Amino acid sequence: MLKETIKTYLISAIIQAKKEGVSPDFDLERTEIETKNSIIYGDYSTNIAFLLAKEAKKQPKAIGALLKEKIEGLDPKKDIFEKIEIRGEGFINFFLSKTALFSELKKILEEKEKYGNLKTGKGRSLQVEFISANPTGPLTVGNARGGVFGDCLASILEKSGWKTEREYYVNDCGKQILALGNSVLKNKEAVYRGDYIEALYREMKGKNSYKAGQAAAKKIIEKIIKRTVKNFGIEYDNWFFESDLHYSRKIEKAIAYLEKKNLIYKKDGAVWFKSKKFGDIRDRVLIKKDGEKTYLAGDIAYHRYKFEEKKFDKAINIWGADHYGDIPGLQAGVWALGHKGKLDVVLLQFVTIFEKGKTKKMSKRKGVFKTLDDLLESVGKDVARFFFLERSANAHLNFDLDLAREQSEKNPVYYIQYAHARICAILRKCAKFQINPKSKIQNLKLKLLKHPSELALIKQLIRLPEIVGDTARDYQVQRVPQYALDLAASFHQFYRDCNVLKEKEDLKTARLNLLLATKDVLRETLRLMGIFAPKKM
RNA sequence: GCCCCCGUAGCUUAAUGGAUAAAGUAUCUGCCUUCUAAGCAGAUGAUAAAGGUUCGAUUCCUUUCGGGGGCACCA
Repeated sequence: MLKETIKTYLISAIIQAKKEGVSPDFDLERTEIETKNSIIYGDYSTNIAFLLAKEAKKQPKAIGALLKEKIEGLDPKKDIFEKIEIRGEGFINFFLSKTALFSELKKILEEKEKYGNLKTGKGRSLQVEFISANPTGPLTVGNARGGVFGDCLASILEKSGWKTEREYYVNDCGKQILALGNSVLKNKEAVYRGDYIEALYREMKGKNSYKAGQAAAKKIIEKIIKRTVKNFGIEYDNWFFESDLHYSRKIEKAIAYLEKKNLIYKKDGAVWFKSKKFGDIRDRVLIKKDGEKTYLAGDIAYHRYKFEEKKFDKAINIWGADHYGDIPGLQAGVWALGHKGKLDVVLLQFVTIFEKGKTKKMSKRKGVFKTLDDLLESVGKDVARFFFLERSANAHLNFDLDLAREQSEKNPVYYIQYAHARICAILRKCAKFQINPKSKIQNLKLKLLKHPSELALIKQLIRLPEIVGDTARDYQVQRVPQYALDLAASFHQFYRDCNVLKEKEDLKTARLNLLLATKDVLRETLRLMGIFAPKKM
């Protein structure tokens, strides 16, 4: 709304400037409107006066004053802002009015867990593909990072109005499957080790290596990976097997399509894709000299399936940083198929395992890895999820399992869960004293909520839509746990300052409703992260 | 050699180019006869180094140092 107001004013200012012969080459997208929790700087603030200063050849302060006047003059805005202030060299700070806060609080009470649902997705369909670890062994602590990231991002996008599917791509073809086959047959070329290999050995005896590998992969997915994923709180809509691409001849069809578009050539006995035409640094092989298709050929066919058969409007792949080199080839393929811009790839930097002060390289081949099962067993789903979610995708992660175990009792996730449990405890007392916390929303006397801690709490609650919107746009999921911590802190402060049950009827009811709203927003935030909201702790 | 990510408090991490750099943890100090002290309040403590752009740089650019990843007819 603020942006619209400024834009309207800007347009007239630009027209005016042009008349005066000034070239107002200004980009509104650069405008910052940010939220502040500070009492001094207001609830929202904008830097636009600084950005306009040059074009307008005026001091930022003067521009700020002008804008302030314009915005205050706009009729519907009067109720929303209690005051607008110019501070510093020209920041414009907006203070929300109580009327605005209470009307938003009512909205939360009406919409409950649907509060914060957005329509930015416009019902379009989207797929998030994540983990997709090779089916050659149990999931590792490293895989866990992609797991929560993808799951949480999918939930956020769903809440912002996208029809969202979660998918796991099972690479049950290629060299690693042969290696797995050799391993479960325990022949000379065995590479993978571990107890699970021993268990599979008994079942796979007598098969040929590749068949044994594929059968073992299927077993590992069904018996090991699916169970771990479920314990981690992830529910996939689809498990897509790479071998299906081969059986259904999707790869040949995709290559034939590219050939028809004259994007294929032969060189050195191999079949190449002219990916350089689509922003790649070099062309890529699709069919090797020996007639086998490359991983990229399969991946292009897989994405063709995503966009043309499943008709997704968008696909997001959550990959490990080691797949950095694969992005240009695949993006070129997606572009060549006519789906430029529909694929986003998020790279997650590596998780390194620390033990006794030393970094350990994880390797399924050597049987050296910490499994996600170990982690779940020692710290539990909620702590593990929160631990990974707090970090941004770009940040490397040093993971010390012993430390995680030791710190699990001090994990900030409990701080958030505790806030929820505390609210539930008060609501339980209501039942005991036969108080009905629910009241007709129209009858609520929200005006009685005027303690700074009450207002601060409401201001946190109404951030949820913005958190969802921002995260759906930039995929920075660590914003969600950060918000949850802020929200819990505001609640705990409210709890310190404002007793609920001892107050007189009207204030008690108003505060109980503030609690109901807080409970719903907290629950919903926890749900987005896939973390349990306990009634008791 | 080229490309990508990172370097923030003792430790693990936040922070659209904005104002006093934010949390947890660790250390120290207060607060339970009152709805759950897994809480609240306070103290200590940080942008790897050097230049540049900008009214303003943790953020953008260059260089140096340090850590991780990638540069396949492997997946």
